Parts: sequence; structure tokens; C-alpha cells
Amino acid sequence: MDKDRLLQTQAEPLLDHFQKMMPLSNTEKQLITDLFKPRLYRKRQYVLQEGDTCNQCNFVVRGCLRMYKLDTAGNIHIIQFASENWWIMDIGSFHGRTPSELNIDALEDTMVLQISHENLLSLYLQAPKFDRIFRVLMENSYVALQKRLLQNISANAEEKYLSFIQTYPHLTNRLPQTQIASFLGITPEFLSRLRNRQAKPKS
Amino acid sequence: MDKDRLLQTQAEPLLDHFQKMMPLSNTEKQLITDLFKPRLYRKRQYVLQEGDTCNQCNFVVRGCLRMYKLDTAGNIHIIQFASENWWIMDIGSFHGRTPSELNIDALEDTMVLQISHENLLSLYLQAPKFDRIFRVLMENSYVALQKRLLQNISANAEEKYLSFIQTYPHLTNRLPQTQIASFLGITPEFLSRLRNRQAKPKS
DNA sequence: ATCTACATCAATGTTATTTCTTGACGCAGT
DNA sequence: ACTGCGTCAAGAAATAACATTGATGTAGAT
Repeated sequence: MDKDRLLQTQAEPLLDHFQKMMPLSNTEKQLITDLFKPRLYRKRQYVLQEGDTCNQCNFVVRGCLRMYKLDTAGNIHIIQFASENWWIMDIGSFHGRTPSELNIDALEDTMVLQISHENLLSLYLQAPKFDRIFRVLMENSYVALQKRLLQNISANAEEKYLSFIQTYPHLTNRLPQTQIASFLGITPEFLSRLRNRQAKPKS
Repeated sequence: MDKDRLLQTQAEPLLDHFQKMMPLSNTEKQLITDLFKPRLYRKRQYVLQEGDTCNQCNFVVRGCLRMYKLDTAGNIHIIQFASENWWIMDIGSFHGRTPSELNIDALEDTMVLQISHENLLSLYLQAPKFDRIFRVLMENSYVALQKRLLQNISANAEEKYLSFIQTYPHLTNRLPQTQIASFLGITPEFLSRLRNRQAKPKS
């Protein structure tokens, strides 16, 4: 009884998240509570490592994760951040059941709710409503990704940065600039200079 | 050819370790080189997390790991440190194939050679000599553990600390005192006072 | 009742690590 | 030659981790 309440409480942010999209029955809530497991990752800890198959779909409750690709020279290129109420996983690896080329790790101590591939399939079977919910989530992600791509191929560093602080105001002062630079695809030094330029509107 | 040499080099400390106990044939060396994989853990990174089943048997090449238990109040109790040439794993979880109640994480950037449960079984089949080697290792560990238990139930804080610096002189100045205190089961503050007392032999 | 062996909490000092900024310089494209 | 970026190295600044100390408390031994 108490234990159920505790789990329910842990899953709360996720239930809220879903219910902003669509009302849930008690059975559905219970399913979510049962199938998503809370897990804590500490700063720098890997959630997914290149070469492993992504087997968990992660919803961030608090903290912040990043997903990145290591190039052959060892440089990291950040694909996505995920802070509160974001989803993160390697979708290709997760659904294709193939080894991932990406890494996910924690920029802060982070608590996620995660569901395994197996349990997600089981969720779809037991509650087809989630087919729809996850379809909508996918659409949103797709749009965000397309926007990011567009930015990336068309904008210069300053524009990218301005767009970043508009899109992710809550991350701008929360993350080290190194990370933001890596997300934007510029050097931290150059980002530092960009910001200075802004501070002093050209004299 | 080059690649083989490189792997051989990486496995070197482990081969040495075994050969101090018993000579190895080339076939056996090759087996070890093949079945033990090098892996780097960064400071604070988990090697094993409570709830997961321990699937790797780890030999520390350089760096330092710790194994600990979290109590219900969230205090950590360090069971074991493992620096160069030590083994670390949750033996119960590893052999029983059950979820672990323990955590293992890195106190320093640490390089290990690890063999999976599956590959260890395969090693025993292919080279029964390792049955004996690991039996001896187990015996040594058992003795060390028993000694630690004895210390723990019979000695006071000062005695425990003195015994620690005698048994692990190389760790005494290498690890933060917080960690040593947690290993000894006393508070860092009290350890600090103990050390001060020693410095000034009572006036 | 008091002494010893420890604990807890809070404040402060010390050291190490991480992050940011700046300067000097290079290079490719307008 | 100028603009938009990059690289490398050095230092400054911010933050986090660790150690020490004082005040105060408690349980058990004497």
C-alpha cells in the first residue's frame, strides 16, 4: 500500500506529462507506474555507451543528460540535451535492436524513469492508447530535429547561438558553455567571444 | 600481428599476476588475452549498480575502485577497495546470477580487465588450470575478508586505523580520508582527530 | 557521577578540478 | 585585406571536494 503510493509518487511527473496530452484511466496509470522504473544516474555516468544496444527509453524527471557522437578524432558532437520532462534514447538502436554509435551520459546527477524495449511493446499491447501518445511524441521530436538541422546548415555561429538561447532559455545558464559550444558545433573559445561581442553592442 | 601485440601488452599485468601463481602455456595466455577485455572507467563512474546483476569479474590494472552498500538512511559503507592488481566484483550476484545490493564505482580514473560470467565459464572449460588459480584467489580473498571482519568486531577506531595503514600503506595517502573513514566505519571528523592525536604523541 | 569513545552539526580553511576568458596566430573564402 | 572561424597555451575565476576544528551530545564502563 505504502509502497504503491511511493511508486505512484515517483511516476507522477510522467503521468502528468501524458495527461497533458490525453486523459488516462486508472488501469493505464497503473501500467505506467509498473512498467517505468526510476533510476538515478550520477554526473558523468553513462546511460548508453557506443557499441551497446539501446534497451531503455528514458524520461528525465530531474537533472540533465546529453546524447553525443564521438568522431574518429575523438571530438564529441552533441546531438541532444534532455532535461526535465524530455525523452532521450537512441531511437534507431532501440527499435532496430542494433548496437548504437551514440553515447548518452549525465551532465548532472539525473533521475529518469525508464522502460525497457520489451516492456514498451507490452505496454502497446495492453494499452493501445500509448501507440497514439508515442506517435505524437515522435512527431514533436521530429519537428524539433528538423528545425535543428535547418539551423545547422543555414545559420552562422551567432545565429545558432541566439536561436539556442531562445529555444532553451532554461539551459543557457545551467549548462557549461563547453557543452553548448559542442551542441552548436563551434569551439568554446569562439562562443566566449561571441558572447562578449553581444555584451558590448558594437561601439 | 600489431593488434595482437597491443592486446597482449594490455593484458600483461594480468598475465604476470597469474604467472606469479603458476606458469602458463602460450595457449592459456592467448585465452586470457582473448577473454579479458580492457575497459576504462572514469572517476565516479559506476562499474556495478545496485539492482543490476554483476556480470563482470574485474581485475584492476590501474586506478582504484570501491565496493559499498547503501543503508536505508543513505549512508555508504565501504566493503572493499581495489587498486592495482586487485580483483573486485559482487561474488554472490555474479555466481548466483541475482541482482546485487552493492555498488561498485571508481574513485579514480581506472582501467580494468574484465571477463564476463559466460566467458569465465568458458575459460574454466577450456583451461581447467584456472579452476585452481581462481580457487587460490578465492582463498586469499576469504582470508582477507575474515581478517577484516575480526578487526571490525574487536578493534576500536584507532586500532582499526592503525591496522589499515599497515595493511594498505599505498592507499593511506592516496585516498581521501572520507573514504578511509567510511571503510573503517567511523566519521571523517573522528578520523581527523585520531590522526591529530597521533601526530602529537600525548603530551 | 564522571570518564571514554565515539557521534552530529556547523563553520571555516585548503586544495583540486572545472570552466571561462584572453592573446597570439593560422587559414580559407569573399 | 577583411571576416568568420579554428588552434594552442596561459591565466583568472568559479565551483566542488576534502580536511580541520569547536561545540555539544550520548551510551556504556568504572
